[in-house]
Order: sequence, then C-alpha cells, then structure tokens
Amino acid sequence: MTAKSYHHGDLRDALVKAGRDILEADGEAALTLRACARKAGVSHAAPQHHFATVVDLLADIAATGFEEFVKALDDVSASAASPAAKLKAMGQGYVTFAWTNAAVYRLMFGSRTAVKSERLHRVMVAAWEQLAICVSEAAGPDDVDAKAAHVWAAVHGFATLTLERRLPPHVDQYRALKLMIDGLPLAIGIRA
Amino acid sequence: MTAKSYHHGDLRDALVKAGRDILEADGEAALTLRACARKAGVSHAAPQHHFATVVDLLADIAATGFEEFVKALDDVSASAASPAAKLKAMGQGYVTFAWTNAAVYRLMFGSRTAVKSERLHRVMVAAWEQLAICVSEAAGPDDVDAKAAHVWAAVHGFATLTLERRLPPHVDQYRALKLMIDGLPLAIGIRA
DNA sequence: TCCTTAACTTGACAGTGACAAGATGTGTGT
DNA sequence: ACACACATCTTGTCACTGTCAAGTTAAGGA
Repeated sequence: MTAKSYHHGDLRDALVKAGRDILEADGEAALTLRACARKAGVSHAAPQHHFATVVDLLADIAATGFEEFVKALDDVSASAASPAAKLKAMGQGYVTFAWTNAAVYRLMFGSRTAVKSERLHRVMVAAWEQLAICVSEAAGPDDVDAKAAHVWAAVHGFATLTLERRLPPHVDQYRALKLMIDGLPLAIGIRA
Repeated sequence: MTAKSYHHGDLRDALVKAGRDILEADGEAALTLRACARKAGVSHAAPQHHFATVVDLLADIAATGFEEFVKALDDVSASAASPAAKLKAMGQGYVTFAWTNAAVYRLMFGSRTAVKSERLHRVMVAAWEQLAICVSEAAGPDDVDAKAAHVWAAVHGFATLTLERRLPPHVDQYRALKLMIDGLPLAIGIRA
C-alpha cells in the first residue's frame, strides 16, 4: 500500500492482483506481463525481479483462482446432509465456478501454467485433499485416489467441454449436467 | 504439388501440414503463423490470403487432429464384441490418442481454437455422432445426448487432467484409468 | 493479345517477453 | 551518523509475433 516510492513495497502481490483483474475484465488474450506491469504502475521490466518468466506470474495468478475455488467448494458443501449429498454439491459447485470464472478456470487447468510455482502446487494439493476426503467419507477408504480421480475427471471434463463449446448446440447442457451430478455417487460405488 | 513457382498452388494445405509438423516436433509454443509460412517456403504474409487470422489456421490444424482422432476411435472400436465393449474400447482409445498426440489434442480442445472453421465444425460433429451412435446402441435411444455428454466428459476430463499433470503424483493413473473405463457402461445405465 | 484478378512478396507497425546496464532507495554494520 | 552492499526499479534494446498496406508476378478468360 506504500503509495508512490521508487520501491513499490509489495509489487509481487500487486502484479498478481493486476493480472487477475485483467483476466476478469478483458480475458486471457489481454493478460500479458507488460499489461500487468502497467496496471501496477511500474515499468515493463519491473516484474523480472519477482517472476523470472511470464509463466511464473501466470502460475501465481492461477493459484489465486485455485484458492477461491477451494473456498467456493467448501462453502457449497458445508451444509450437505449426507456424504453423497456433499459430493453432489461439490460437483455442482465445481461446474458453477468454471462457468462463472471461465478465464481464470482456463488458466488453472491450461497447459501454459505448468506447475512450477510453489504456491500453485500447494493449493492444488489442497483441492485434491478436499475431494479425496469427501470421497473417502462417502465410499470408504478403498481406492480413494482412483475414485477421486474418476469424480474429478467427470466434473472437470464436463466443465471444459461446455466452456469451450465442444458439445453440439442441440445438447441440453442442464439436463446433461443433472444426469452427471446424480451419477457421481454411483461412480464411486455407492447409491445416491 | 507444383514445385517452385510464384504461385504455390496448394499453399493452404501446405500451411496446415507445416503447422502439424511443427506441433509434433517443437510443441505448441513454436506453432506460429510465421513459422508455418517459413516451413512452407513462402513469405511471412503469404498465409493472409488463405487464413484471415492465425486462429483460422489453428482451427484447420485442429481439424486435421480431429480427423485422425475419429479414425483412431473407429479403428479401435471396430472389432468390439458387444456395444458395451465398444464403448470401453473407444474410451481407452480416446485417452491413448490424447497421450500420444498431446500437442494437437490440446489444440483440438483449447480455447484458442474457437470453432470458426467450417472444416473443424464438421469433423467435430462427426466425432460426436460416432459417440452418440455407440451410446445409443449400448443403452437405447433415451437421453442419448445427455448420456453421451457424460461419457465424453469423463474420458475427456481424465485425459486433460493427466495430460496437464493436475492429479497428484501419488495417484496411480493406470489404475484410475481402468476404473473409469470399466465404469463407463454403468454411467449410461447398463451393466458392463 | 491484353487485362483482370488471384496469389505472393516486401516493408512497415505496434505489441510481446527477455535481457543488460544504469539509477535509486533501504537497511545493516560500524 | 555514515558508508556501503544489495535489492528493487527504470531505461533501452533485441528478436519475434500478427496484421495491414502497397507493390509484384503469373495465370486464365475476353
């Protein structure tokens, strides 16, 4: 928050925030290193010291997305009555997050954002743990990893396919979504 | 095929092929309009006449990927004994294709490649039809779209998550894959 | 034969990420 | 209080990108 000195004071965070804002406002194409620097009010080469490469900056921006993501899933699943209901709530919340935060969601799962950032790696593991615990509560400790992967794959696949418009337009997305969500408990071997 | 005249004769196709080669050899980052032009032996602005925008070129390159994709799924599912087996074979073939053609697969389902190309749209519909027919054969005509979307989502999600390394390293991908493939018939309401 | 027109080239422009070298504070040890 | 090491930021530059404009070449119909 140090206003206007030669040394910004908190440039690293400022760049990440700026990047996030750009992403919301103007989409992925507008998210460049120089744009972030401009928005943060520093010169085009200032980020160099905090992020060796643009990919490192993108990774940290994606990490902020993951943090909100984990929180969102926590919120929607907190009031679930049963483990199966919790699973379904998380599935629904997952897709909702992807639909309402398309740009950052793409960044979170895109190939540009290799998992080089410590921060990104940490929060990704957190997201996984969250799901694994939920699966474990619902279906017991056997094969938790495989089952969690299955659930994640189904939900993530649906989110990306709809986001990138890879399903024909005549497909009723809401119907398909409901059917998939309802099938989630079945996928890990329990009844809804 | 006209060798070396001022007019290339078949530049459009040559550019797409060049792009595909670059993708295989040096990955997505190296796939630029100018690189394609260089590889095709023409000036940097030559593509302009055939592709209004780089995105249009990428779309056509992605289309070639989809064509091979459809063919690969056809091949692996041709010799299946039952509809359910056919479904599972296609699922397995899907993931295998994604793993062995990572770069073009990313392009096919990435956000850069909006479906502006007629060619891309056509072959995407073909891929969908292929799956829908398979689902219909296996589970009857009810809710085919939703069921096909479910299957596609599960397989596609698994492919991308593994491709982009978004699953923790301790997860056994092959075990998870097998479990998901085996669950495919179940997902559309039939027994394996 | 000319001449219209598609296909290609050359040249330019703004924008990008990365690097090098210089300017400017910040803080620490004495 | 002071000097000095060092992190931080700026300025300038480079090769590269996609796109556009204007000129050049060849092909094919009148």
